[in-house]
Amino acid sequence: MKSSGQTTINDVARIAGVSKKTVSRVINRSPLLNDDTRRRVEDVIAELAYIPNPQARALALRRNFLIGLVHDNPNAQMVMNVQQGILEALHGTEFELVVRPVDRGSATMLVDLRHFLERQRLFGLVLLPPISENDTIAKLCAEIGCRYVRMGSARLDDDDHMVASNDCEAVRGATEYLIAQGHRRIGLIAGPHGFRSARERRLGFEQALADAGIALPRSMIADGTYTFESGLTAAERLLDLMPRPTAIFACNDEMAAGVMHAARQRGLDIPKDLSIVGFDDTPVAAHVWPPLTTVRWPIASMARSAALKLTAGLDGEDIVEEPSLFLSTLIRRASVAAPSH
Amino acid sequence: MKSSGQTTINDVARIAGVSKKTVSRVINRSPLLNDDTRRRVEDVIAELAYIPNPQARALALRRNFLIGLVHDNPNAQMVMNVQQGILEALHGTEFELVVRPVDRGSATMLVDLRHFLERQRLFGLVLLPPISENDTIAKLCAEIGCRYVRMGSARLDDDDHMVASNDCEAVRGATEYLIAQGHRRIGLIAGPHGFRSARERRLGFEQALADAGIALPRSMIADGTYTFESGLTAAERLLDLMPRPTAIFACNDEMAAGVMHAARQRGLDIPKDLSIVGFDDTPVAAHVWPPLTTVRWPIASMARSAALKLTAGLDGEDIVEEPSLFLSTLIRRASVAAPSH
DNA sequence: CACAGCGCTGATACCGGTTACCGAAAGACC
DNA sequence: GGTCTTTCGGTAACCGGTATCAGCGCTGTG
Repeated sequence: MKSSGQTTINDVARIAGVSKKTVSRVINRSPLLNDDTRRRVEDVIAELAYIPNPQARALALRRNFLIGLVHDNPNAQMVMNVQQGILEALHGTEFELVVRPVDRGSATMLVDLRHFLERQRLFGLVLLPPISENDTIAKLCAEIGCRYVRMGSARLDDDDHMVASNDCEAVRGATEYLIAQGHRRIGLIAGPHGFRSARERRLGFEQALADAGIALPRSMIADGTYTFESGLTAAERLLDLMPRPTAIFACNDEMAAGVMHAARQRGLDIPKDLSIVGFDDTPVAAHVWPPLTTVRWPIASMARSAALKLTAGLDGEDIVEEPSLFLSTLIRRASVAAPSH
Repeated sequence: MKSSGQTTINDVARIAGVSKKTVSRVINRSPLLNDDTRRRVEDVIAELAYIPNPQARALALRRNFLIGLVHDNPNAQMVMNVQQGILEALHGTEFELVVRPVDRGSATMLVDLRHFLERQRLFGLVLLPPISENDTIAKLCAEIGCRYVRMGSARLDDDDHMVASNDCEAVRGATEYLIAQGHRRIGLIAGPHGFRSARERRLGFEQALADAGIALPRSMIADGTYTFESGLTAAERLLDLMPRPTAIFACNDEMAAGVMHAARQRGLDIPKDLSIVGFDDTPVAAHVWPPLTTVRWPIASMARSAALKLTAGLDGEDIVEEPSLFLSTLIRRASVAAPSH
């Protein structure tokens, strides 16, 4: 009778000689079901290559099988890494990924996001920094009943709702490495105000210098915005200092690349005249010259774990606790050397 | 009665004193509708801030309001640019973007994609190169009844189903620029076999040399795979030649960055000893030292146009024909100079 | 005046699942 | 062996929209 190409739950029920409900029970792994019946239905499902219609399920369950990625991140590489991590976790499941960039500056951002969530009834959300640091959004999710996991540079929420890295410690380690190389005048290019990652990284830097008993004049800290251009501008200011720093820690790789540009423009040799360390270990770090010493931020793993947290406890019974804390490691390349004077 | 927070079409119908169907007509802009009725219903809709449930619509229409981005592209920046372009076009509409990376190498790729399309009943698909060059996928979309637009480096389909750039001409122009600077020994780092973009770009390069009457020995062409490392390896081979080329055209920026690395490693000065041109104008092009002369590929605009083509003729009557052809332009930076000998 | 034609509206079935509720059969207990 | 409970399966309603088609009032015409 049915001319539409799709096989429905009715087809399966008819052929297996049971009711829709029983098929539905099989699909949803209801425990109160005779094993023979279950097997028989499963055979028919396999034979017909039946796949439940996601739209119908979404309507009946009042919830679809979409995971949303909400971000306001300007860094393409980072967003892609996150997407890759999420998709890796979602691979082979019935979930799909929908991307939702938002504009943090916009006054209607929260309202828009609420509309989005209410309409789409997403299964869950992955929140990328810096927007993930906004507590209001987390509350909104909780209120609407949408699962969420926040990614960040430090603990933001309880373990079920966040994955984080240890930026502070990682930067402290990287700075200690510079100090061990003999550097004493080390400049910092900080991240933008209001970014948790910027705060954590700066804190780690300051701690390392304090622990080593090195004074840190305010002039050795320049503000950046995580962009190449801001790194370049900030570096120009630091390199104008007399005496100028022998090393600069930039709070991300983009800005570190900007530092390299600035150094080049005034004829400084890297690493002889200036050592540089970045953060993130994006491809650009390996591709600039000389290759950049940087802190590897395991963002893809974090994203994968975030997605697994969201979808945990659905497929089967084996609820494996996903890690919530990830360690960043220092990648030593050629942009650091002992100071020449 | 209804305790669930959502306002439904029934609420609107009841308050406006009309039937569900009439409300549905208003929503779907049915032309055979009395203006008074329409206005009355519209007022109620506005008052209740009613938004039709996308899941229910998807079920009834057998089609949802999701645009899929199918890609197998390793270049993060490019994928992000495309996403940005699509999202720009989708902003303010009811459409959402779902991302679907595929593995061209996988034997089950086509089957997986078919399942994906049949299940999700996407409204439309944007196909990114190189997967967009696969005719089988286009046929699959047509067969299933899913709209699609293919992005490419040359015409791939009829205007309704593709947007393309003019890579061949763009590379010819860039090569002519090198020739005009005085270069006669120009190396090419080609893209991977089977990529249309690689073929077009190589063709443009060859045409320019032929037009200028410059012989092109096979040894001046090295194969690459669009990655930094492949560019580095290929450049090493070209720079071993005696006499070595005074300029190298790399078929994308990543490989051009690899060329820079290779040149640096053997102490060559850029651009004095070696001029380099890339393709794409990704951020890396502006951030390497010296800044890279490259061809700007308007990929975000293409993606935006692709998404508009997909969703055209829905919202209103004003069907604006979206352009199908986009021009790439040469961006002159500091990586090119006249040959020093 | 009867009836066809047109423009607009609504009752009802339907999309393909899930769930509330109920009936039937099997096992436990007296 | 009969009744109570437990387990299983089925019927019908429902999720929130859309499509079909009949019906309504009004006009034009023979």
